[in-house]
Amino acid sequence: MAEQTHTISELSREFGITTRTIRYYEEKGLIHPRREGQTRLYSTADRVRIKLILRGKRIGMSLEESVSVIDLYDPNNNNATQLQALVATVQERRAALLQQKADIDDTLSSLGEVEQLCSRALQENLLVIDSPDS
Amino acid sequence: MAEQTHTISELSREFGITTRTIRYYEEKGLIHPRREGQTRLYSTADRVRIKLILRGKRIGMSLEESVSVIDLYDPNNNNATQLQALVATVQERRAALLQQKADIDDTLSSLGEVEQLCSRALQENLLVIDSPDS
DNA sequence: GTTTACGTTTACGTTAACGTAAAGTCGCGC
DNA sequence: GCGCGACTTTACGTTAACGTAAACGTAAAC
Repeated sequence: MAEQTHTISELSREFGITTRTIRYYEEKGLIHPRREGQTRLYSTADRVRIKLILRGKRIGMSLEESVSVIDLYDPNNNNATQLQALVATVQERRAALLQQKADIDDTLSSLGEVEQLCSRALQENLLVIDSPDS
Repeated sequence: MAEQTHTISELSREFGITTRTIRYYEEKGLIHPRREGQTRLYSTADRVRIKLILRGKRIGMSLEESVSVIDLYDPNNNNATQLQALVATVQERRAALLQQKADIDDTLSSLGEVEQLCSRALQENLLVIDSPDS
């Protein structure tokens, strides 16, 4: 059962990003694909990391921040002394994310108000201005 | 009842940003403070706009995106023809924000798992390794 | 009067996250 | 052999969002 691999163009198509972007992520140490001669071969683990990076980007994280979050899953950091620090980091992240959710909810409710204003204005315009036979 | 105004350093302190940043926002047309001679005087409306810009930043919006959202409230865009487009814009924004919330929730649950792993590992270490009298 | 604090303009510098162009390699189909 | 498509490296370019430094005005404090 050989691990499934992907080429760079496959991934670029799947995620809607350029190959340049993927190579850039490698350059920055975010992923470490195997090599078959020159060519890069991406494992599903690599694929997941890219997916997580993109998810991080969508919520406004820098690449660096994304990696730092992703690396929290990594069982390397299990040297007991660091575990406490890790827990603290998790707490900070969580707080930031909750703040973000609140910000988003605020923005959403603002959008709701805007929409109400719009629909009312449209109603009035339809009633007052728009006479279809003019 | 004179409108309350603020100096640039007041705002920079209040929001934890530099004066450079505030002037940059003006340079980019995001705010338009009054002038008293040379000196800028910020109305509470300016203050609110800055607040909204920073909120946008926290959820990963560019300055341009933030303004475009903020300007949705602006009753200038009420020229009836644009209202439909405005409603569409609002819908897109909403969709993006909901996606963001989902991304955040995913990240939060990941953090939850990490935390569980940590606390279990800490438990075991306490039981097995840490003997206080060694 | 001069130092201190706050304001101003002008302008060059910096970082992240890629874009883009040039030039080369490698296997496949004809 | 030859072009084609997909891969590679190298390297310079670009944009947003400020940082930073220089050089100056002004008003209060000492």
